[in-house]
Amino acid sequence: MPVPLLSREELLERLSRTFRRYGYEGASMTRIAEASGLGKASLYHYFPEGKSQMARAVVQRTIEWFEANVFGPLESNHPPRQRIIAMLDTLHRYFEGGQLACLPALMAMSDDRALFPELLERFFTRWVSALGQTLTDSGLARDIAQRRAYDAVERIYGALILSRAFGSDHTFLAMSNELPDHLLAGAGRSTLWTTRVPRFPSSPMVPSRAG
Amino acid sequence: MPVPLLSREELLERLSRTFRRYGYEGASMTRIAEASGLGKASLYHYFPEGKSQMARAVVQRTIEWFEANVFGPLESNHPPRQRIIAMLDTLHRYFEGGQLACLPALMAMSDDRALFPELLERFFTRWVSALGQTLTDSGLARDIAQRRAYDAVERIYGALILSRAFGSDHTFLAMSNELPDHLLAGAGRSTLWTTRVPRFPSSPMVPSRAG
DNA sequence: GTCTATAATAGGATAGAC
DNA sequence: GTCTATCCTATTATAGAC
Repeated sequence: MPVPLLSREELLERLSRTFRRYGYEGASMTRIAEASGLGKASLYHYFPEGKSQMARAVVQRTIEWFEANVFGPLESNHPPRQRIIAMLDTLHRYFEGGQLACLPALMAMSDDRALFPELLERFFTRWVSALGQTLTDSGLARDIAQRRAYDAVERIYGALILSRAFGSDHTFLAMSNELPDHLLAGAGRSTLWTTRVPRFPSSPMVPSRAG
Repeated sequence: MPVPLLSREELLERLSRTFRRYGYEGASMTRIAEASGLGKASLYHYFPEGKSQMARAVVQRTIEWFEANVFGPLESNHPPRQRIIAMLDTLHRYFEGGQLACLPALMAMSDDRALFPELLERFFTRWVSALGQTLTDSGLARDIAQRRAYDAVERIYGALILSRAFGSDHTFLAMSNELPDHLLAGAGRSTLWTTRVPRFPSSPMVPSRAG
């Protein structure tokens, strides 16, 4: 009786956690099988092309998850400061206080970035774009907003690295406390964001599930 | 005639580049042997404990290299702004415009951080401390200086990740252009740094060799 | 100090039963 | 859809000649 032990969602979630812990090379089929609870052969049923296909699916799912839980909310019609704080809160949970990285960033740091360069680029480009929207909504000039959006993503990943090196989320939290003021410094009391038509009718400010 | 083909320095340099490209797991003995020009067995002559010993040596050497070329100069008696610019310039060359990461940061992003946690912590702690010295020398209060030092290291690594994801050092350079002003904002025209006794008699502002 | 050869293990991937 | 068993390659590591 061929009945799936896991939903595709649950399988991807477990694959994601394994890749995020060990990186692409470090995530062996044995580890993946153990973490997923499936045999190696079963994994090839879902991903005939093997490990690279699994990693690609995880990265794609990461983009989708961020779209729903980070990028979308950044473009909502909530007050800009609230959107930024929600992003940082969501990320803190996504990173599980520094216990887990994110696969696109992990891959970007090694030659593994050559596996799906277009996905990595899309992920970070989209993030900067969405955050840039938040900041222009706050009344900042477009070029300043864009520069600060890069700034923010840089600090988020740098803080993740430091938090992991120090074995504590203290650095990440300190960055989170500082960032909203820094990003919104000099922002006019523009009411643009209150009148702008939201792109996503009702984007959730709180994610359904961190994975 | 047992004559070393490589100096230990040159061997470590090649090991370093290999680990920085592929990460700890991805740097296989075969790749390391090819990159070093030595046979696998010869590598075990230098590192009887194998790969983990090689990685440890590379991380230790990274700390020493940064001490001489980054941390030391940050504590020199040059003007603070000049020290910061020199650091960013040195890093741009060390990262080879984004082509190579640094092993401590790479390891910090995965569970590999558990291999030598004390070395990773020391590396980043030392960096924040040295840069904090630069900023207190500029006249900033100690707590502000420390917070901005974290800020700087965060942005440097975040910019490295973005640069690598985008396949261009543009993001790193944009960050480099912005950082000095940001770090020194509000710094008094204190002359502390001109009168302070230098800890390192004549720290080089330009590194001897990036590796 | 370096090499070739090789052992022992772990890696990714597949066949075929159920 | 999942499994056990297996294949083949690549991996880490070692032995022993020079």
